[in-house]
This record gives sequence, C-alpha cells and structure tokens, in this order.
Amino acid sequence: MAPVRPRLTRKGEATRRRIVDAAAELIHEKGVAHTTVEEVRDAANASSSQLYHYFDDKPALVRAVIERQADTIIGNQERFDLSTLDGLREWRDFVVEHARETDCRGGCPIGSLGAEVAETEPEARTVLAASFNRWEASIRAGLLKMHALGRLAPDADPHELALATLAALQGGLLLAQIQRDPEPLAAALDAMLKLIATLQQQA
Amino acid sequence: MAPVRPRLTRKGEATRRRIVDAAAELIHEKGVAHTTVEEVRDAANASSSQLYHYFDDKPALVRAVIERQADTIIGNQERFDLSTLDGLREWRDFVVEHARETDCRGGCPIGSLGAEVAETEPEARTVLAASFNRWEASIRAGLLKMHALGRLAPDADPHELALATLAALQGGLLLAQIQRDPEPLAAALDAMLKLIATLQQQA
DNA sequence: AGGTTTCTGGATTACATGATCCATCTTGGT
DNA sequence: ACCAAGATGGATCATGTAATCCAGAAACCT
Repeated sequence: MAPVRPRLTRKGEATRRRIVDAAAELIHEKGVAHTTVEEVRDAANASSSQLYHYFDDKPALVRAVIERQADTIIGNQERFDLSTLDGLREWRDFVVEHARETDCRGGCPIGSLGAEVAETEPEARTVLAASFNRWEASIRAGLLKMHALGRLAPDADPHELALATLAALQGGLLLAQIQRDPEPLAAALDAMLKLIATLQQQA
Repeated sequence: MAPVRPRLTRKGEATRRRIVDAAAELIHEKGVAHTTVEEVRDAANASSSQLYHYFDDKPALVRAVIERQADTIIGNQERFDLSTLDGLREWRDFVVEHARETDCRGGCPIGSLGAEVAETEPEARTVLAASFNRWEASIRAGLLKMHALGRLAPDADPHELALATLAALQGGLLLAQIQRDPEPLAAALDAMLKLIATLQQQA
C-alpha cells in the first residue's frame, strides 16, 4: 500500500500539520459529518488545493486525525503509572477532572468517531481498531507489571482487565457526554478500580 | 411545547410507523449522517410529502427513532431478572450472543447515535439523556431489589453500580463494533459481574 | 544558476440531498 | 350524503459541500 509517499518540505510539513490540527479540533467539537473541509481549510489558513495536495480526500484526512489523536491520548496516558492502585487513582482523577473542565463536551477524541465511521469507512475502522489496540496495550502494561510483581491475584487476567477498563472509560465518556455530567464516567472508572482493588494482594 | 399534535388516522399511524421503522434500521446500519431521507422514503415505500407530513424535518425523525429504539431495548432488557446473579449472567450471555450473531455491526442502536448528535442537536441529546436515564433506572431496579433483599452488601450503591454497568455495556459495544470482535464486550460485562459477585453476600 | 519538484491561490464544477409545493385522493365524523 | 381534516404522489427547488483544475510562486538539489 502507500506506494511512494511524496517527501514533504519543511513548509509542507508545517502546512500539513496545521490542517490536521485544525481538523482534529473541529471534528472533536462537532463530529466528522458536521465538519466541512471548507471549515478545516479556513481554520488552518489554507486553500482547497493545499488540503487536497496533502490528503486524497476527506476520509484520508479523518484517518490522519484519528492517528494524531491516538498518539496524543496514549501519550497523556503514559504519564501515569498504572502499575499501582495509587497511580490508577491519579489517572482516574485526571480523566474525570478533564471531563468536568470541558463540560463533558466532545467525549473521547477517537471513541466518538467510532460509531460514526465504523460502518461506512472500513479503512478508518481499521485505523481505529489499531489505535484502540495500542491504547489497551498501554493500560495492560501497567497491570502486567502489577501482576508480575505479585501484587495482583495470580488468576486475574491483565488483558481482560485492561479491555474492561478501556470499555468502562469509553462508555463512561459517552454517557457523560450525553448527560453533560461526569458522574457516569466517575462511576464506571470507580467500579473498575474497586474490582482491581479486590484483586490486589499484599506482596 | 408540542402544541396540537394532529391526530392520526389508522392509516396515518401505520405510515408513520413504517417510516420510523425504516429509518431506525437504516440509521442503525449506517449512522444518521449516512442515511438520507430519500433512502428512508424508499425503504418505507412512502413519498417525500408523507415523510414531511409526519415529521418537521430530519432531526425530528431522528428523535422519533431514538425513542423507538429506547423502548425496544428497555423492553428486551426487562425480560431478564437483574436482581439475581444468575439473571445478570443470562442477560450478559444474551447481549454477547446477539453481538456475535450480528458480527458486532451497528453497535448500540442508541449509543452509537450519541456521539454523532450530542454536540450538534441539543434536542436529540436531551431525548438521548432521558432514554439513558430510563435504561439506567431499569438496571438499577434489579440491583435495588437485590439490595433490599439483603443479598448485596449494605454499603454498595445500586445507582452507581447500574451506571457503571450501563457504561461497561456501552463501551463494550463500541469497542466490539470497532474491533468486529465481541471480546471487549464480554470482558467489560464480566468485570462488572465479578464486582457485583464480590458484593454479594448470603442472606 | 538551472531545473525539477513541491507548494499555493482561488475560481469553478458537479452533485447529493434536505426540503417545499400543490393538486388530488381518502378518511372520518355528524 | 357531505364536508373538513388528514393523507398521498411526485415533480421541483435550493443549497451546502466535496472535489477539480490550472496557473504561478517558492523551495530544494547538484
């Protein structure tokens, strides 16, 4: 696939990034369908030809946005040490606080796109699937470490727990977005933390 | 609000229902943005004037679809007795099996719409919020009964647990839809069931 | 410096799609 | 039987919006 990626000049790279950044923000605010390429073009201070010079079409731009957002999210995530209960709690507080600050608008920058593109854009769905796999792996890493250190019950399955935690986060963000209230998000994450606490054991 | 709902004749009601049903199916398959009123019109064997006779505009139709889907979902849900661990497990199996049968396509009939309309259609968001409140109340009812019967630890909070369970379901469905694999859904629900089992106590 | 590639501006096109209109038919009440 | 309200058909309109095109400027390489 991706045959000969034309190399970008310094200026070109900057323009491309400006476009992706503008698109990411707009899409997070209003969703893919309600974000027009015209809006992206204006917000990025670019022209139509620039946009279509760097991206084949709108779906290609959306895929670039997904990857960009996934990088950001996972980067933020990895500032926390998810191999301890305290670290998990800090992460939970961070996520809930962030939701509160933004009045729960937009939901998850990539999760919100999921339902919108999954059934109509196979390629975007694939990019999303890969992104969520990376994300889950990042959470799992913490739990695996916890497990290896003997702080987690031997029969606990870090993969399953990580998947469930990510699902709780996604569902919590979605409900919070719809209710405009962080309570469901807090409840979902607290439930997972309680379960993990239950599986904790002193070394 | 809703000033003088024009009364519908038997035939009119049937047409209206045909339109909502067709719209519900198409929207579940492809999302709101990718479902055109023309498609709905054809799938329902109706004409444009019929569609706009029963609904002010597309958003109004979408709101009707949300309410219809919420009724269906909650109706299905209430065939299970969520006041026992066995009943919860049956419900879990039903949901996971249904996802498997449909190859995880479409996700949740109302959850998938959430991200798509929440930021752009305040009225639809309100309808969704009310629907999820009803849904949560339905789950909570089971847990409250469990609690009242003394089968749940006194310090357990049925409201928080119900919210977390609904979030786990939504997040699980979303991840399953994106991955085309029911595993995340199963993991999310199993985690909640394990937590609830932990909070169980013999009478 | 020359030539090739990359980048940019902006006008223009093509079309999908939500919505309207009006004439006509059907239904239901009294 | 009659009339008002409701229901229907289908053509038509209006416009938002993705995508194209070409001319020309800037950047890069040797």
